[in-house]
Amino acid sequence: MVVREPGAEPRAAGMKEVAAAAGVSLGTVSNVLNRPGRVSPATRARVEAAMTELRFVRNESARQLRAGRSRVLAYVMLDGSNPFFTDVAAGMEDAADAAGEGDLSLFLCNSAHQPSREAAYLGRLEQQRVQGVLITPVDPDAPLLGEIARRGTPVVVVDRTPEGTTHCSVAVDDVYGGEIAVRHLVEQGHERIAFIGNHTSVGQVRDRRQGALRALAAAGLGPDRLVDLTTTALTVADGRGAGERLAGLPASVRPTAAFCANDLVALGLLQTCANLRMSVPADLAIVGYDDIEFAAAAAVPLTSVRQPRRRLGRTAVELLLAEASETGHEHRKVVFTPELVVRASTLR
Amino acid sequence: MVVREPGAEPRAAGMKEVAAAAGVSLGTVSNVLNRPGRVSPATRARVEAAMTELRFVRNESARQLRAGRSRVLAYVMLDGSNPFFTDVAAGMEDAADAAGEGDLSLFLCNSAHQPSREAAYLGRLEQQRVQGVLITPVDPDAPLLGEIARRGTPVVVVDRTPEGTTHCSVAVDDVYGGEIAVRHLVEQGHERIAFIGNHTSVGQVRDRRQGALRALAAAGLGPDRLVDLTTTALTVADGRGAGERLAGLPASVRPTAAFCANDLVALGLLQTCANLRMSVPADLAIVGYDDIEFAAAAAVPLTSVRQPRRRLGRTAVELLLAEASETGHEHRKVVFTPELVVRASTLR
DNA sequence: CCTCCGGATTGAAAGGTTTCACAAATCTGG
DNA sequence: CCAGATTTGTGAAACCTTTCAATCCGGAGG
Repeated sequence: MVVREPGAEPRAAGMKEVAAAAGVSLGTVSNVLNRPGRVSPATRARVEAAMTELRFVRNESARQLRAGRSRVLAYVMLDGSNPFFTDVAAGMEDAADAAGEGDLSLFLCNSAHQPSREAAYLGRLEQQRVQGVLITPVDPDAPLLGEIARRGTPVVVVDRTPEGTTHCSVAVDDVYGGEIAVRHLVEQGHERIAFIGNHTSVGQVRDRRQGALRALAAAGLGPDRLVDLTTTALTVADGRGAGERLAGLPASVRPTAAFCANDLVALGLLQTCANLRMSVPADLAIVGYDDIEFAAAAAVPLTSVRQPRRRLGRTAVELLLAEASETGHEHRKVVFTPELVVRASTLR
Repeated sequence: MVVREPGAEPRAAGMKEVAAAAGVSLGTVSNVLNRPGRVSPATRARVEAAMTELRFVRNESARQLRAGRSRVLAYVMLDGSNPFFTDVAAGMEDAADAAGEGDLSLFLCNSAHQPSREAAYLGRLEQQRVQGVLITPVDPDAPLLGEIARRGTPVVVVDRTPEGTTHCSVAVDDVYGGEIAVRHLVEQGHERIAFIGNHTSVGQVRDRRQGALRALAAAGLGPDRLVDLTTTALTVADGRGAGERLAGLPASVRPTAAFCANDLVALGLLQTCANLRMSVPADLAIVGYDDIEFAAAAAVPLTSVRQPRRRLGRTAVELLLAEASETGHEHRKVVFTPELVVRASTLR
């Protein structure tokens, strides 16, 4: 029976208190926790009783301190409100659950595109001596990542392919993705195609655009057939804006199809079309990128380039754990191939 | 100059090594870190030089062990892929950044509706001695939460209002939300209204439905005017399914408006309407709930009940930090009032 | 009866930081 | 030049767990 003094704070019980209560030594309590087989059933029962009695909660800090590393993985995501990244994170959770045998946690950190926040999170994670860091960085070639890796915390870059060779990475072939998107549009008979995105900044988007050009070339169409509508970011609002600009073009030069750098932009574009009574796909065919859930759920379901999101996450965790356990680790760069999901927005 | 032996692992340097390199005692290094004012500029510079030289990284486990508590907050979210929760999380980040003076981290954990995962995360967080736990629980009245709070880890329940009084909570008045949604529909002349959601399970949804009934009553309309279309969950697919069932009803009993328990369901419904060439709002007016970004971005922008999502998150963190610092803490239950955002989906 | 063996248990060290009482050095003003 | 105050710096204890060599015990074999 627990007797609690009226005024006394019920101070958190440690293994020492448990040992005292059970009438055993500290080492035995530790054995019950870590090597139950080494302890006779009788004493084990006694110790376990004492633990529940005293509401014992293991102190992870002390464990870690002794062990040197924590049993935590972290994913520093670029944008927590973009469904693409939350799906990647879901894949990571699956892999962590599967691999960790129940003692591996995945924590999510949202940098929200802010380099300062990203740096702050990375610093704290390093201080926590996490098992490893998964990250979709604001800038994949920032030196910070390399430094962390060099200091001994494994880093896996997700959905970007960095230049250096200080860490593993998992990404998707964006040039190919752009290519299949535009090839599809060309096959549907389109010969003037808008490209909507901020391709001047993000490497990603540049690749997709390059793939688009390649598809045009393969069909014997020149690069002038790609009409650039440049946005500042890749949000729904950017898509709306681009749609208005597109609608404002004279019919003689107006594209009959649009390839959007991601689905958010495509959804914005779709909305503008609905407002302006432009029919999709009759007046304008639209292809998005990422195939987020809302792409299929749109009023006119969107054709989109699907990336293996959960697979991306799973693989990233596997690479990370491999790096953390292997002794002579060889950094790998895994590249997945996206696939086109054709829906109503391009099918006449 | 760093001399690195060819084969030697550059073992992580601790404060001890830094102290040795700078020719000072351990205590001084600690002072440089924690009370720079107590150290003369000259020695401080020497110590700092040694730190960068040796690539010193503070060991958070050891700090925590000494301090008793970590400087980490965690939000255990119910569904990482629902934009509503990611927005709540964004509000939490803002508050944590503002309050923490740079040394407070917010980690996100996604229980994905799985009680087992939720329990696992809670256990680990408690072991980590986090500053506090923010949680949108699968079951707000599960005993686990109370136990954790009783053992000394502050808990704030977000977007649910639990029965007990062992912790603070932040929520939104769902009855009122349902009421304004349906009042609006009634004002638009609708007299038979569908309610789409899984109201048998989630308290939340039950409240919204009750608000709907209240609005009907206030307009002199009986509860039979609310047509229940029950779903299993609150996903886009559920909305699509409900839409088909609704369209299948004979015109004599078919509602002219639908109040959806969340925006995902509303988007699914909207999509079915588009497929079946039902005009929104002429054939069917739709009100959603949550006002996620995609609600405004839909082909027919959705009227929706907006919850102060970021505010919810900010307040939750503030309550948590208050509880963690105050001595005699009084648990509070904060309830926000939602507001109706009227858009095209209900305006004829 | 003694020795040896294996299983069960113990005790102490280690891990890196913070804190705090204390010592040393420097300064203030008389 | 001294008493006292102030500024710097020190050393050891404490935080809680894990690990590992050492000890203890009962029993088997001789």
